[in-house]
Formats: sequence, C-alpha cells, structure tokens
Amino acid sequence: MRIGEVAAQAGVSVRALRYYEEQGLLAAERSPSGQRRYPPEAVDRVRFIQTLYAAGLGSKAVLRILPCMEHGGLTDEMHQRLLAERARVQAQLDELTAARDKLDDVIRLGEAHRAGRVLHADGCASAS
Amino acid sequence: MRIGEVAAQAGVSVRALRYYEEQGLLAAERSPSGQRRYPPEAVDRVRFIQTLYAAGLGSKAVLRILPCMEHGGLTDEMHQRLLAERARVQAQLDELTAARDKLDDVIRLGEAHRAGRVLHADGCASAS
DNA sequence: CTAGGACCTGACGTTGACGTCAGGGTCAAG
DNA sequence: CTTGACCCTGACGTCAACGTCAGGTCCTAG
Repeated sequence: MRIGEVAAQAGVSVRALRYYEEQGLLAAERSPSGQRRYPPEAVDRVRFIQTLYAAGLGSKAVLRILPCMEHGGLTDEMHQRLLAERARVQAQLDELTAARDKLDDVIRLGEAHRAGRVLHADGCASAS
Repeated sequence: MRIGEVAAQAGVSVRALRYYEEQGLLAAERSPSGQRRYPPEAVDRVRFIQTLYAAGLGSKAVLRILPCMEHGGLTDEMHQRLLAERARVQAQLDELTAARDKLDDVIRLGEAHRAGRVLHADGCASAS
C-alpha cells in the first residue's frame, strides 16, 4: 500500500505517518523511486499507535511498547515497562473519573438550582 | 494570601498562578505595592482548575466552565457547555479504558508466553 | 540599614505531534 | 507528451501550559 491509502484507512494524515517513521514507530519499504510501501498490517499498527497516543503516552513510551507487539516474547524489561505504562494509564483513568464526577456534581447542583433553588449541598467547592 | 502561599497549598508553581490570571481563570486583588492578594478560596479554585486540566480540557474550556462554580445558577448555555464537556471527558475515559484493556491484553499474552509459550491467541494485532 | 527572601513584569525557551509551505520527482491516463 | 493526482525531502509554524532568565521592587528580621 502507498502512504495515502494507509493514512485514509487508519484515519490519520500522511504527515502523521511520515512522523511515525521519523520516530521509529513505523517502518516502510521503499519502491525503486523512493516511495514508501506499507504492508496491510501497517493500518492496524497505526491504529494501535493512535490508541496509545490517545492514552497520553509519548512517542518514546510508545516506542518502548511497540516491540512487545512484534512477537509474543517479552523480556523482563519489557514486562516491567508494560506494567509501568499500564499504571500510568490507570492513574490517568482515575483522574479523569474524578474530573467527570466533579463535573457531574456541578451539573446536578445547577439542575437542582433551576428546578426550584431548594437544595444547597456541599458538592460545590466553597460557596461564598 | 500571597501568591507563594497559594501555590504551595494548591501544589502548583507560582508561574502557573500568574498564567491562570493571564488566561482569566483566576483573579487577584493587588496590594498597594502591586503584589497579588488571594482569598483563601483561591486554593480550591486552583485545585479545580488542575482537575479540569488533568481531564484534558484546554484553558478556553476551563474558562467557559469556571463561571458555573461561582454561584449555583446556571444559564441554559452554561448547562449545555457542561454537558458537552462532560461528554468529552467521558469519551476520553472510553478511549483510555480501551487503551488500558489493550495493554492488559499484551501483558497477559506476554505472561502466558513466558509461562510456557503455549497460548497463541488473537489479541495481538497481526502476528507475522 | 542591610541582607536575603518573596514578589513584580516582560520576554524568550521548551516539548509533542503534527500542519503547512516550498520546490521538485513519479506515474497512470488520455 | 502532457496533465493531474500522488509522492518526496527539508524546514519552518503552531499551540498549550508552563519553565526560566533578566533586571528591578518590596519587606521583614537582625
């Protein structure tokens, strides 16, 4: 596949794919004329990269994790890294959940207020 | 309170507080000599700002949400914004959860492999 | 009165994940 | 053979949330 096709199927920009290559995340064969040629699995790989990026991992972290996908075998070090990254993701999840709950509090308070300005709970951090 | 005290109690840098003021997120009185004076509630406000930032909201989004905390009253527009931001946070949560689960898959596959290289499941996106 | 912390205002530096523009090959179709 | 879509390599631009440095002020303790 050529770069435009991969980009389209993976839902990213062509620039992003070249950037991934630059970062060592995505290798590509070259046609005699110098154009990149990707195997079909590249699409899945790109999607996975996107998932990791979406999880807040930097390209170095992704770079450290990707080799784990290549084959089934994990070194001790890889295993540790995976666990560490998982912990990071989980921590982010916790923070996000807390934020969502806080937003819910604000929303509920607002709705209660509109419904008849009756409830005056303590969910809102510090009322004057 | 002076800026250093607020920063210490809220666990952020002095620079961050000045930045928040610059962005209109955190107002401050001024002493005659020009030094910022904060009311005690500022600490909570800063913590809330941090929570929203941690939730991946940009400063403009935070700026749109903060007025909702001031009083109990929400305009229709504020309510809509809150719901929209909540949706965004929830979407991020879903992505993060997916990422974590994928990491778990990789970890589990690796552990199984090490335990006796028996299982060869399909969780690993495209094995060569 | 003097030392040294804490504070002030600019203003430039940083990092990540690309966007975008310039200038120029490549390739299948008509 | 030429057009137009696609590709290439630099290389600079961007945006957010601050970090950091420079040069100067304030203020409290000894």
